[in-house]
This record gives sequence, structure tokens and C-alpha cells, in this order.
Amino acid sequence: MDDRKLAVLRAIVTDYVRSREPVGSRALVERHRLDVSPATIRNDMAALEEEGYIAQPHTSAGRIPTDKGYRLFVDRLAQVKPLSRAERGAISAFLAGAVDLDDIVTRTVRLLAKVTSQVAIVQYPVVASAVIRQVDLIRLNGSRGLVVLVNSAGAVRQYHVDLGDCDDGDLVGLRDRLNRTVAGLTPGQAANRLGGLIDQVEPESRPLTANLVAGLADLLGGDPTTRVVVGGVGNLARFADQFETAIKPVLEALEEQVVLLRLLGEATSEVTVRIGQENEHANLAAASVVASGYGDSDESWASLGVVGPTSMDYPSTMASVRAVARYVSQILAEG
Amino acid sequence: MDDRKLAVLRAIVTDYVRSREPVGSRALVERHRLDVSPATIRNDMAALEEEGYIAQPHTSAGRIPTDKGYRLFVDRLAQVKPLSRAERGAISAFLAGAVDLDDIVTRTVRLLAKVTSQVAIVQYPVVASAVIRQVDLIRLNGSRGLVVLVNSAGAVRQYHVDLGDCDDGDLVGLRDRLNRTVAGLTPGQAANRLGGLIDQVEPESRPLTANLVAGLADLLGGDPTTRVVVGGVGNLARFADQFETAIKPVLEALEEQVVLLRLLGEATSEVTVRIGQENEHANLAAASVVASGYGDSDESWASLGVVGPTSMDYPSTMASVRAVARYVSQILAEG
DNA sequence: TCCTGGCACTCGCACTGATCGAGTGCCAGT
DNA sequence: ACTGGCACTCGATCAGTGCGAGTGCCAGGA
Repeated sequence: MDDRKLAVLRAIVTDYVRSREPVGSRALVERHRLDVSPATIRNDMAALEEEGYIAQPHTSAGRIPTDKGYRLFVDRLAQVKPLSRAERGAISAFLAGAVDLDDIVTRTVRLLAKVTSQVAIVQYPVVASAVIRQVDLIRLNGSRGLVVLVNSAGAVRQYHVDLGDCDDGDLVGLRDRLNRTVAGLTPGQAANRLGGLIDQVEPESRPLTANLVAGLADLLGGDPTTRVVVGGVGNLARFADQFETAIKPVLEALEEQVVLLRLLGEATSEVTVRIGQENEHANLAAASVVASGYGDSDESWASLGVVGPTSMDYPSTMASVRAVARYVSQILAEG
Repeated sequence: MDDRKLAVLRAIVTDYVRSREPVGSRALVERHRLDVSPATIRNDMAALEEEGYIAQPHTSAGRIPTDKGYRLFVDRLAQVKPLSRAERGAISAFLAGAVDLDDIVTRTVRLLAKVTSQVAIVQYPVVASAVIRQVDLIRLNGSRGLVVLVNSAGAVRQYHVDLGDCDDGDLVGLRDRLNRTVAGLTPGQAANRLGGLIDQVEPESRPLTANLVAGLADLLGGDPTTRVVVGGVGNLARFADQFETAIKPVLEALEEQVVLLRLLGEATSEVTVRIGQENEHANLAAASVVASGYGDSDESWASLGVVGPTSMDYPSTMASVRAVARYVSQILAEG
């Protein structure tokens, strides 16, 4: 692909992103220093269209980029523009005041929505290397009991359990035994050890123990945390004219935690972009996702990102997502 | 207010809710058995307009109800229509499969969104009579510590704390002392007792104790639980034509937990309706909220409801909200 | 070989003016 | 107190028109 054609594609993408209107050959040479005539550009455009990078909404209209065109743009042309000093300052200041993990996540999602003017998604960080600190077994009322699991990252999870006719002494014994079995271990190790526990307890405690072990295994084996927070949905307002096709499906997709997680994808340290059809979810065929992993080195790790129209400003968005991911990582590392 | 005028208002509201178009005098007599001529209706309409119950978008258009009109409609005219057997069956079946509290809330919000075709809001139930079962003080890493509070309803809350140079023995002592102080008490009682704790501990533990007490007081004094879940935002799609004025503000309001809680208002056993301007939040001036308290007798209590356009079908919506509230209450009482 | 200016053509969009009809208010008559 | 009749208003709809942005193609020049 020759240089000028790439330049033309880049120009089309940037202009279209700015104006949301099909861009023609004349406007192109006027607004970008292409130093050739519109006719030449037209030839290039015809070629680009032939190759599927751009399309014409109808005859006698300018061209708009296709998903494939955006893809090429993102892969080859977008120099991620660094944020200004002021922007970086604002990001850092906004995050600096956070007092705990909830607060960090809440602030991050707002920040991301604000700086990108798009819908932001932030996954709660998962501490991969966290070990189990404590298991608690508490009687709530009658035979209703609660198991509380705390790990070294400070994450707390719990589930209800039926204690049967187990008395308080047995409960304490069982709790201590559970603690001795799993405290200090990673979830994976703990899950392994739990299997053997059932044989070590008195026969009369076995049903309850089996119950507890099954519940803990669920908690330990499942995804460490699946919580995802969404914000900035109001930013979809700019596309109200295409509500049915562009907004409603996205809103629906955003209600499903599972979808959100898949959307963010594997956490990678680089910013990844999924454009239009590249998203597996059909509801997001008209949307793009810009995501990045973030976290405190290898210790804790998760993803954050934004969802917007395929015609978003990729360089800025990618820069913002990357910057936010880095600053949040930094905050996490410090606190 | 004479009977026929009320009938006319009711007819206008029902027709407008159905068609979303201003309704004129002729259509009114045709579609409702009013047994008078359009001219008569026009006189009534003029009077109703004079009194502020209906309005004309422009000359030569029909009338639409005002907020005041909807209010009168809801107060005096709407006989809440009972749901059909099938509907009740569906509601009950949908909720019956819930396995725990999270599941109940999630299902409820979906159900409510579905049956009303509007945006549903459900607050997590608060167990007013719950007492504190256990306070845990756990060392996570170095001086990072975690306080975990469990009440008899199974609600778990936690916050981070700096342990300073407190050693593990002191930690256990402090934990036991905290437990002796607050276990078995309601949040209110506990908050009172905590004040005196600081004087009972060794001088060297005082800074940490003060810290802990302050944190616990925050937790106990604040709203017991402020979690609110929203669903069915895609149902706003029907009003895409007025995105800027009607949808965007609502979307923005829905992102604020605090706003949501205020929106649901005090939990009452009856269905309450707030129409348009009656909502305190300016973003919701074009929306109505139909809410109801729900819960297991006086033990646990919270609110749920829906947000929709002022031109919603109040009788149906109120019936649905009431039915869902009752069924959820029932499920909570059983499990 | 590549670029350019010119030219004929297409087609969506914005504007216009005319028509239609739903709806109203008012009034005189039962 | 209700009704039928009448004149009037005014938004919505629609066809017709002109404009202009944009294209593809082609012949000529660097």
C-alpha cells in the first residue's frame, strides 16, 4: 500500500471522526497538505474502496471508513498522541484523593467517562498472588450460618450455609480446622487441600463439612472477582439520532456483567482495540471497545476500557485509556 | 369537580398514554361512551385547561394531560387493576428460583423492568432489627489491617485500617474487646457503647482504638446499606425522539446511588407515585417514579420502583410494582 | 507512468408553496 | 345545559425544484 493512499485513509478517518459526515476529495486536499489535486485523490479513494477500507453511503456522497479502514488506521497510522501536561495533572489529581478500593474504582470510572466522553467500564482488580488470611464461620440465627473468607488483599467474600444441628463448640472447632487447612494458601492450593478435609473430621460433622467444602471450592474456583462498574452512559446522548440501531443494543449489553467481562477481554499491558464486528457480541457490531489492563505489577490485575462508536477518535481515546490505566496502577501500587 | 369532567380527564389520560398524541374532542366521544356531543366535551376541556389539568401543545391540536392532571388521575381515578392470573404466576415463578439475596435482587430488578417495560430500581433490603454478630480485626500485610463487621442478617461490611506497630497479641485482645463491646447490639446501641471503649484500653493502644472506633462509628451511623441496582435501561428506547430532554438527564441521574435512594424515597407499604416536577431532582422533571416498600414484615425493609415518562400507564405500572413488591416480600419471608 | 484539469452525470438535501384535516372557540337554537 | 353549525388556526404532508457536493472518466501534460 503506497504512502499517499495511507495518508488519504488517515485523512478520511480523522475528518470523518471530527465531522461525522462523509468526506469528499476536495475537502480532503483543502484540509490536509496533500499537494495533489482532488482528481488524484479520487483515484486513490476508488482504490481504497475497491480494497474495502472505505465506503460510500450512496452515490454522490463522500466516503466513510469501514471497520477494516479503522482497523488499518489503528494498526498502522495512529501515533498515540501524548496527553498534555494539564490533562495528566487532572487525571492524577482526580485519582489521588481516593481513600479505598471502592473509591478508586468509582473515581476511575468517572474519570474515564469524562476524559473520553464515552461509556467507561472498570473491572475490580483481582489480586492474583493474594493468599487466604482467614475463614470465619458465624451463626446468624438458628441454623442459618455464614462463611466469610478474607484474603491478604483485603477482599471479603461470603456465602450462606445451613448449619444443621451443629452446636457452637463444634462450630468453633470446624472453623479452626478450616483456618489451619487454608490460611496462608493461594486459592488454588486451598482448593486442593480442602478435598482431604472431609476424612479428618468426626463422622457427625461430615455433612456440614462437605457443605462448607463445596461452598468454599465454588468461591475459590470461580473467577476471583467478577465485579464490573459502568459509568458515563449519558455520553451516548451524542448518537441519539441512531438510538435503535446504535444505543439500545449497547445499553442492553452493558447490563450483563458477563458480557462486560468478555468485552474487556484478557488484561494486557498494552491498549487493545476491538472495532465493530470484531466484538464477539452482536449488540456491539456498531461499537468499538478500547481496553487496557491495569494493576500493581503482577500482583493485582484487571481491565478497564471504554465503549464508543466505531467512529471514535482512536488516538485520543487510546491515549486517555492508557494514561488512566497507568495512573490507576500507580495509585494501586502506592496504597 | 363534576363527574363528567373527571370522566373526560380520565379519557384524555388513557388515550394519551396509549397513543402519545394529543387527543381531541371527537376522538374522545368516539372511543369512550360519553353520550354527549364533541362540543360539550370541548366546554369541559376548556374548563379543565383553565384549571390546569390539561394543556394544548399548540392551537388546533388536541389536549395532553399536565402533571397536575396525572396527579388527579392517579389520586382519584385510577382503580389499580389486578393482574391476571397468568401474570401473577409468571412473577411468582420468576422469583421462586432465587438462591440467595443477590439473586433475589437481581431477579427482581429484571422482572420489574420486564413487566413494566420501564427502568427498574431495587434497593437491597435493610434488616432494621439485625444485631451485630461479630467484629473481626485481621492483619493483611505489614501494618495494613481490615475490620470486618457481620450482622445477624448476614450482611458483611469492611474497611481498611492502619494497624501501626500493634503486635498480633494486642490485635487479638483488641478484637475480643471490640466483640464484647458490640456483639449482640443493634447498630445504634453499639455506636453509643463504642464511645466509652477508648478509656478502657491500655494507653499504647489508644491511637489504634480511636481509629477503629471512628471507622466503626461511620459504618454503624451511616445508612445501613445504600446499594441500589438498576435495570432495563434499554426500555428508554421508546423515547429516543426526545433523547436530549427526556433520556439523557434520566441516565445521568441513574448513575448516582444517592439520587436513586432519594428517588425511591421512604419505604411505605403502599405504592407511591411522584409525577414530573414532584420529583426533587431536576433531571427527572419529565419523568415519574412509581415506588413501593417491600420486605419481610418489620424485620427487613427497602424500596423498589420504576422510572418512566410522565405519560406512563399508571394503573398497570402501579399494579405491577405492587405485585412484585408483595411477591418479593413473600420470598424474603420464606427464605 | 503518474498526475491533472475538465466535463457530464448522479443524487441527496433543503426549500417552497399548496393542500389537507384535525381540532378549536363561539354562538344561536333547542 | 346541551347541541349543531360555522369560521378559523395551524401543524403535517407532499410534490416539485434547484442547488451543490461529489463522483467517474478521459484526454492531455510532466
